[in-house]
Amino acid sequence: MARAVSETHGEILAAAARQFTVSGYRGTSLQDIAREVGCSKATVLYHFANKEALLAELMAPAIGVLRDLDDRLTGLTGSAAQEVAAQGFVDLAVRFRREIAVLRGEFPELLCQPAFAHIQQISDRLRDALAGHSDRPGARIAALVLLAGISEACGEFTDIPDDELRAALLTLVRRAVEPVDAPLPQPPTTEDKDS
Amino acid sequence: MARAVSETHGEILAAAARQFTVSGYRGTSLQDIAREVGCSKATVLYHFANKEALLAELMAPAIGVLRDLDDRLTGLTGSAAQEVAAQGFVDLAVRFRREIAVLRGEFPELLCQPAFAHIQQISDRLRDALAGHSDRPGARIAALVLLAGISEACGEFTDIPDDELRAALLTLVRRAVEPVDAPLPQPPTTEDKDS
DNA sequence: TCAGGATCTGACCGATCGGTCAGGCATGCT
DNA sequence: AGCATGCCTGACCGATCGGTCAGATCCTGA
Repeated sequence: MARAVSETHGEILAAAARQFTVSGYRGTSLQDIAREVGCSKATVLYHFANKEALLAELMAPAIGVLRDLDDRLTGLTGSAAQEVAAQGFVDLAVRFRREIAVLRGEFPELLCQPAFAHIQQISDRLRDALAGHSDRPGARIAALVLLAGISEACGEFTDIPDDELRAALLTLVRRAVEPVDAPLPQPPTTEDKDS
Repeated sequence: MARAVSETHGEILAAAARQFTVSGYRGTSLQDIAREVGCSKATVLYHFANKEALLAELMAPAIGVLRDLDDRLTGLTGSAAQEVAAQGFVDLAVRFRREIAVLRGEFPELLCQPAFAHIQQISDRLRDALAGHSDRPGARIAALVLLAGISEACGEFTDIPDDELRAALLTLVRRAVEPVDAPLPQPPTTEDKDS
C-alpha cells in the first residue's frame, strides 16, 4: 500500500487543486480530498501539517510570481507603471488560472492567515500601479474592477488557449484603464512601498 | 422580552445582511446572527424557515430588479443591447452593493439552491447582451470580466456616493466593451430566451 | 536477521454547524 | 376566569468539520 512519498504527496496536491477549484477552500473537506486520492484523511494530514499548509504549498508558485511582479513595479510611475502592471498581472492570471480560481471569494478570510498576510499589501500596490498612481476615483475604480474581474473570470475560460486569452485580456486592460496624461518620472509618494 | 413581530424580523434581516457582507453566507452561522440581534438561535429559526430562506428574503429586491433588466433586454441586439445591459447592470450593482457582496465567491454553490436556480441563466443572457451578442472571444471575455469585476468591486467602495460610482462605472464599461460594428436589428438567434 | 524509520490507517476527540421540540410567558379576546 | 395565540427560549439532535494518536505494515541498510 505504501507508495513513494513524492507520489502520494503529489497526488494529494493535485486532488486538492481540483477540489478547491470546484468547491472552494472552505467548501472542500480533507475527507473529500482523501476520497479522491484513495487514502485516509489521516494520510493527508501525515503529508501536510494541516489544511492551510496544503493551500500554501498549492499557492506557492503563483505567490512567487506575484512577488516578482511587485518587485518590478517599485519606482515606476504613471503610464510605465500601468503597462508593467497590466502585462504582469494578465500574464500571471492566465498562467495561474486554476490557483486564482481557488481563492474565489475567500480572499478576505484567507488573507487573515499568516501564510498570506502580505498578499493584501501587494495587491493594493498592484491596483495603485494599474491606476497609474492616480488618486482620481475613476482611475482607482477602473483598476480594481479590472483586477477583480480578471481574477474572477480567468478560471471560466478553460477552453481558450493561454496566448489567445492573454492577448484578449491585455487589449481589454489597455482599452479600459484610465490614461495618465503626465508620466512624471519623479516618485509622487514615498510611503508607497514598505521597509 | 417579546417585541412586535416585524421588529425582530427586521432586526434579524439587518444583522444577517451585515454579517453576510463581512463573512459571506457560509462563513456566517445562525448563532452569529442571533448574537448580534441579542436573541437565541431558535428565535432566528422561528422567524425564518431556515438559513436559505433568510438569504432569499435578503436577496429578493435585487433579484426582482435583475429580472426586470432581463425583460428589458429581450429582443435587443448589437450596440443597443450593450447600452441597456451596461446602464442596467451598473445601476443594479451600485444600488445593491451590499447584496451582491454577500454572494462574493459563493455563487456556484448558492446557485444550486432552488431559490436561485434561474439566476445563472439571467446572468448568462446579461453577459451575451453586454458582448453585443457577438461570438468573438474578445467580446465575451470583456463582458465577463466587466460583470465579474463590477460585482466584486462594488462592495469595496462604501465611501463613494452612489451617483459618482455609477458614473465612473458606466464610463469604464463604455470604454472597455468591444464595439459592435453593425447594430443589425433582426434577431440573430431565436433560442436566446427560453419558453 | 533484525532494528528503525517511513508510510498509512481506524478510532477517536472537541468544536461547531443547521435544525427540532416541548414548554414558558405575555397579551388579548370571549 | 379561562383559553388561544404569538413570541421566545434552553436543551437537545445528528452530521460534519479539522486534527490527534497509537499502532499496523512496509522498506531498507547494517
